[in-house]
Amino acid sequence: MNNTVQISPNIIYKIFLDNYGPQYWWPMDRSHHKKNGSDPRFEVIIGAILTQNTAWSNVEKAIVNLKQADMLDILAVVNCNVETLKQLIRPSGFFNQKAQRLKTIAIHLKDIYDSNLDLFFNQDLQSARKELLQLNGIGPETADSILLYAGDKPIFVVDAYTKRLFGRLNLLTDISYDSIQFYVESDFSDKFPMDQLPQMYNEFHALIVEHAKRFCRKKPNCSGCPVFEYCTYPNRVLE
DNA sequence: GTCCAGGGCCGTT
DNA sequence: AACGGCCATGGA
Repeated sequence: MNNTVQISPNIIYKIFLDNYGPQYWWPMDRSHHKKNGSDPRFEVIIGAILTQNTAWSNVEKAIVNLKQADMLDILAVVNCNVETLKQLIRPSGFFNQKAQRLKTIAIHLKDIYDSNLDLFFNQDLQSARKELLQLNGIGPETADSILLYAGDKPIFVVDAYTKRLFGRLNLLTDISYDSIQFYVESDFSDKFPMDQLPQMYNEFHALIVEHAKRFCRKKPNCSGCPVFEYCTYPNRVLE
């Protein structure tokens, strides 16, 4: 009966990449950081916090405001008035809490690492993760986004889209964050070399977002979905 | 007008 | 442990 390929994360990755192409999320020029105190990795950290439950188009407006105010810098965030910060990031929504969250992580990086992100990222991965999770306003997805997209670490980021997708594909009984992350990382680290994992997790997460926007919406739009044949979601619709 | 976005915290069960 | 309310703006 079951003559199809057993679906698994690395197969989904290949299907999505073939269908959607590379997504180019947070493409950083890593060649010239920490020149004049400004580090592009901190911009990614800011983006990871501002995009919490928020459309990226709104985050971009806030980032532009911060850049024009010369605020994409740890010390600048530490030293600025929090009310000023709120106004700059207002377009990204939840600006009261997010302004405080930016303050919190900036102060932490200054106090513990003297604003040197190399010191932060060049430590044991799980230690860095736990440290981020201690900070108020940094949950698992934000922490992992920082480690992957800013720190180039081999960590797969799980978000609401990922849970929805894996739930509908019925790949796991347990849909919790840690469960999905372990499932994907086990599969990928078994199939691909370690030094390629950061780039692949980066791409996979972005591809899942693209897939969820095109097809696997809350109200699904399954016509043309490249993983339709693997899907067990009872309410899938072909319009 | 309604829905929802690249979550996380906090209070209640 | 699990769940619901809350936070806020802007585009579809």
